[in-house]
Amino acid sequence: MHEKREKSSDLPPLPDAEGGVVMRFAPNPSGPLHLGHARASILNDYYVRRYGGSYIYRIEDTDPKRVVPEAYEMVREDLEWLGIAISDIVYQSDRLGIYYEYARRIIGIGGAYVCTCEAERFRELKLAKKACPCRDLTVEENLLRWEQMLDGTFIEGEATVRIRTEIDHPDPAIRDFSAMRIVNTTLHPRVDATVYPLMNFSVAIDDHLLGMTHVIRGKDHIANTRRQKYIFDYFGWKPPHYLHYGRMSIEGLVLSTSSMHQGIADGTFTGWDDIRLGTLRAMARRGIRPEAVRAAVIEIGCGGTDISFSWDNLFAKNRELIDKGSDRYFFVQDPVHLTVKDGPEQTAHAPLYPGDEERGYRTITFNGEILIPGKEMEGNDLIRLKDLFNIRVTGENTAVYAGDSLTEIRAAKGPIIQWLPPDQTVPCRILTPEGIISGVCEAGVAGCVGETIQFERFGFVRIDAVADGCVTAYFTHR
RNA sequence: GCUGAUAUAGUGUAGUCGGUCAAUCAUGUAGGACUCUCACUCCUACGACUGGGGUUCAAAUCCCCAUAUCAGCACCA
Repeated sequence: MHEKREKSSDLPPLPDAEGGVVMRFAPNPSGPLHLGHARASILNDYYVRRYGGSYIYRIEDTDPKRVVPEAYEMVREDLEWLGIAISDIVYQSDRLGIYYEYARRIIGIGGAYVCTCEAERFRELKLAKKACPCRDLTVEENLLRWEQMLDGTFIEGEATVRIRTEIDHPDPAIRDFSAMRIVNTTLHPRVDATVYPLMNFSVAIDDHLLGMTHVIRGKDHIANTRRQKYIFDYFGWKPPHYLHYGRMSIEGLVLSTSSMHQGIADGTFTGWDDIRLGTLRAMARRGIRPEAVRAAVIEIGCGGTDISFSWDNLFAKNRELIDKGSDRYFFVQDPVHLTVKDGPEQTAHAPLYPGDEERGYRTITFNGEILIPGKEMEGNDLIRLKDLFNIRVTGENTAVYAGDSLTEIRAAKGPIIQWLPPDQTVPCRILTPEGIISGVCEAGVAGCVGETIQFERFGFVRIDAVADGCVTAYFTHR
C-alpha cells in the first residue's frame, strides 16, 4: 500500500544520474512564466533535488527582437515563487564572444559555412535536396566571410552561418540549419552586438561548456536535439541525455506569450496576472499555491504523450493544501432583503473552521433584517439561516420565524444558507475567469487580505484588496 | 509533401524484462454516512487498454499495417 503510493509519486529514474546531475531551465525572457514553463522548470528541479548536482537558470536572450526587458525580473520572481532551487544564473547575452569563437572554430574545421543566399532561395534548394553555391566555398573564404559578418560588411539578412549536415538528409528539418545571424535593426537591451547565435548553436555550445548531463524539454525540441548533435559531433563532444515530454494544452486557455502580450496591449487583459491567463502570477493571485502546481506537474511527469492539463486535478491538490488554513465566512451573492417577523434576538456563533473550535467564532447578530442570496428564494419557503434559526418565506421581502429545530429543517429538506444583517456587511466583488460576481460579505473578511478563505457554500477565494470599504476577492476554486 | 514522436476510463497517471492485469492511484461524476457549507473526513458505485493482423500455450505489454493526435521542416526559442 505504502509502496504503491510512493511509486506513483516517483518519476522514473534517469540514466547515469547516480553521481549527480547538471540540468538547466532555459527560457526566453519574453514574459512571465506560465504553466508550460512550470512544467519544464519543476521536472528539471525534481531530478536535481533527487540526484543532487546543480541547476542552471540560463537566460536565452539571443534574439533581441524577442526580449522583453521586464521579463528578466519577472522570471526570477516566478522561479522563486515556484521554489525552484537555482544554483547558477547564466545570461547568454554575456557569452556572445564565446559563441563567436566557437563559430570561427567550426567554420575552421569545415563544419559550417557562411551562406549569403536569400532565405527563401535557400529554402527552395533545401527542399529539393540541393546545395547552395556557398556550400562549396573554401574554409579560407568562409572565415573571411565570417569576419565580414562581424565587422559590418554584411548587414541583417545578407549572411548566415550554416552547419553542414547532409543536404539530402531525409528530414528536411535537419538540412544545413542556421547557427549565427546578423541583427542590426533591433538593439539588444543588455549588449551592443549585431551578430547573434541561433538557438541550436548557443544551446549546444552552452550545454557542453556548462557541463549539462541531462536535458528535459518539450518534444517540440526533438528536431533541435538532432540538429544540436551535429555540433557536438563536429567538436567531438559527448552530448547530454535528452528527454522530451509531450505537448500540454490547457483547458480554455491561451498559453502563448505573444498572444497574452497582445491581449494586455489591447486591453483584453488587465495585466500579466489577469485571472484568465495561465501565468503563474495569475494563479498566485487566485490563491493557487506553488506546492499544488508542483504536485500537479510531477504527477503529469515526463511522458511523451500530448496531454490536456486539467484544472480539476490542480484544484484538488490546491484544496488539499488550503482547506485547513482557510477560515470560513459568509458571502451573500446578489443579496435579497428580507424582513423577518417574530424572530427572537439572537447572536449566531459560526466557527471559523468547523470541527476546530480552538480557532474561534465569528459572531453575527440578528436584528430583524437580513440579506440572503437571491437564488435561494427560488422554490424554497422553509429555509434555515445557518447557525441561527429557521424562517418561512411569506412574501417578496418578508419572512417569519419558524423555530430553532435543526432536525425539522433536515426532515423538510430545506436549505441551510448563509445570511447577513445589512448593517454588518461590506460590499464584495469576486473576480472569476467568467466574470465578476458581486454581493456582500462579513466585515471580518477585510482583515484577511492576502489570505485564502472559504465563503461557505460558495468556494475558496483569495482576498486581494480592500479599498474604500469594498473587498476585492479572486475566486480560487470550489 | 517530407521527418519524427505518441496512442490505458471525462482528465492525469501506474503497468517498463509478455502470464499473478476482466488493469493501479488520483481527479471527476452519482449515491450514501458525518456535518447548522455544495468544504473537510469516510463508504459505495460508474468509467479505459485506438482499430486490424501476426508471434506465442499466453499480449495492454513483442512485431507489422492502418488510423488519429502532436511536433519540426525559420537568418524564433
